[in-house]
Amino acid sequence: MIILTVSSLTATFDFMSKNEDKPNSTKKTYHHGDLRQVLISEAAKIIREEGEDALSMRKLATNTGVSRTAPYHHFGDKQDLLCAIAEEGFRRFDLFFEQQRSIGDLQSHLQKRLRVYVNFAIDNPEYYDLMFSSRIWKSSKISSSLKDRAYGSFRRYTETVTALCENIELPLGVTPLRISQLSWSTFHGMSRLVIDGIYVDKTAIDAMLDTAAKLFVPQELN
Amino acid sequence: MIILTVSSLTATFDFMSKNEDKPNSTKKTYHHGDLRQVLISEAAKIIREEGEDALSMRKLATNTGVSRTAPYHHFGDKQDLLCAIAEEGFRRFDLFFEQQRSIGDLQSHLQKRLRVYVNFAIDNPEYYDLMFSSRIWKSSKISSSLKDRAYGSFRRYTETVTALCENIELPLGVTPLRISQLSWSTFHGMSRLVIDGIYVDKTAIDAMLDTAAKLFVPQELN
DNA sequence: CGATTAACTAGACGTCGTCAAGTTCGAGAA
DNA sequence: TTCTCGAACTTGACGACGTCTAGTTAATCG
Repeated sequence: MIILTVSSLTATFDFMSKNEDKPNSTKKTYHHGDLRQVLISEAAKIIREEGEDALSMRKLATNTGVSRTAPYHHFGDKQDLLCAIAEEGFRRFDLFFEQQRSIGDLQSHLQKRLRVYVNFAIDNPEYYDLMFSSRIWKSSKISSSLKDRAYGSFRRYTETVTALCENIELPLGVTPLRISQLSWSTFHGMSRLVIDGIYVDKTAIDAMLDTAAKLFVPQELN
Repeated sequence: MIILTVSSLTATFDFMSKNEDKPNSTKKTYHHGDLRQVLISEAAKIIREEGEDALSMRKLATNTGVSRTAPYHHFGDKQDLLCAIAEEGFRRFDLFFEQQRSIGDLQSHLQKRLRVYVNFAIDNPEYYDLMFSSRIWKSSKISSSLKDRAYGSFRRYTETVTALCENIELPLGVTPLRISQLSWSTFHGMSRLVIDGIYVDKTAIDAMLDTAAKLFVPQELN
């Protein structure tokens, strides 16, 4: 990360080109231009490379090349920043699944879904961790946009499972909603155990996922 | 927590009463007597009442009635303290399960185990959170005694599941070890979703647990 | 061109983890 | 008993942290 000093020169630097269509993107001046987005991705980068504890507002600002308190004009406080990162995580999460729509029966759907879910968590731990962080969800200051997005993700999953369950007979007392909640718990549990460093043998993950798909679906469908 | 001042009186205090059989409980002297244990339980209390972020070495020391740096004579650093709390958590966890040994087939065992596990997490979030905290497991400074204890807990669970699976036919490619890992993941996922504040409707927990027990066990055994 | 105002900076405060150097005191050796 | 030693504890200090307040800069719009 290069720290540019704010000089009084009028030299034209082109950095931070978020919009590809703009030919000459924003210049480094007193006003940054797109600081909010840069802060979010820089923060995610720090977490990925050095761990969540290593993320401080001061270091984030320094790495981004602005003053200590500049981030406070885009995020009310650190908690607010973390919410924004989590929301970005859900955005990527949704995108990830949309790209990988699977077709087929419940078992093959679950199997595929399991792999995709756990892979997302393993490949994006810096986002996944915050998306389901108690620091965020137990706080009263959680942003409503994050809540909406998170609930939306779960609702869409429930709808998919419900559709898949439509033509099969479920055991007594078992509903599509329960299957959704339960399977999500399993996804989440495996993901957390892996990214938190408790299950370290990643080669076993695939076998666990296959076992899950086999056990979750009533036998007569096999 | 009462803070007693150190006086120069020569009164004979009986402290160092780790054993319950001593009638007069501890008194405050220059040497505390059982500071390590007191610190662990006081730290757990702070986490339970105010959250993990609220636990600081300084506040812990003040609440316990000792100076800022006294805890550093019992724990190398804060991380070391957290490991000790987590270890105490596993101790309680093991005790909790020993008291509730269930008999019966795999399904009824799983059902019971699920309830007991999730209840432990819900009733002891301040311990559960640290027992499976990335702050601990991703650190290189994790104590070996904690590792031993945690691995022991999982190994015992695997042995129980293996014994229960002995007389039943598992689907192709499914082993008792995989069932152990998978069901533990499910326990863990549900527990985390609840104690992290993501699943807030605790009334649904029981229904989810029953669904889990039904789905995890091959149908022909019902 | 001048005024408004969003974006940014510098200074300060209290809290944190933790190191270094000093103090207290129980217990074993003489 | 007295001496001494070491474990338990204290005070002081340092740098990093989150974030508040008050000021500065410059993009924009009349």
